[in-house]
Amino acid sequence: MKSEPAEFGIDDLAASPDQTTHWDGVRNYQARNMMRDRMRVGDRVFFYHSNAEPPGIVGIAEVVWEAYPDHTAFDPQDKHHDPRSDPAKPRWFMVDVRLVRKLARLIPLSELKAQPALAELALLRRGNRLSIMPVTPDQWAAILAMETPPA
DNA sequence: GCCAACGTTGGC
DNA sequence: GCCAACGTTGGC
Repeated sequence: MKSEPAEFGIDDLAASPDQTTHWDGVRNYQARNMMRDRMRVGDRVFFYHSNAEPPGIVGIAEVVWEAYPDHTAFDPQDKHHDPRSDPAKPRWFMVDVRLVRKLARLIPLSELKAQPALAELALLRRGNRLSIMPVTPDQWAAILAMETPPA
């Protein structure tokens, strides 16, 4: 899951009550479907800092509540207001995620790109702009192995 | 700040 | 259903 640290970074998650947040504001159908159809309680996710210097993976979080309507879509005052989302038939959903831990270091995008085991990582697909993407178990392990940099 | 990539919108 | 225009994302 990507987030801009200037908006909501890993330290904001760490400072949240119960170190938990609603992943609100997703207004992309593929990302929505990922949350609604694929994410289940107990699933783990990498927390990625986009639009950051450097961009990269900074932590691990866990799904603690499955998809439910994103109420920010109903709020005319909200930045992500979407009048097409009807409370009786919500268009947008969110999940709750809780911090598991910050990584020992930020794993930069540049290193992810250089890792052969991650050649198929959705995050690295050309022109990718999705804010939520799947990670396979093998990819997960390969990324975690990068947490400790080579001596 | 630039700009490639790509999703969405809306006229037809 | 097509597709041009437009807006957004996000690395650089």
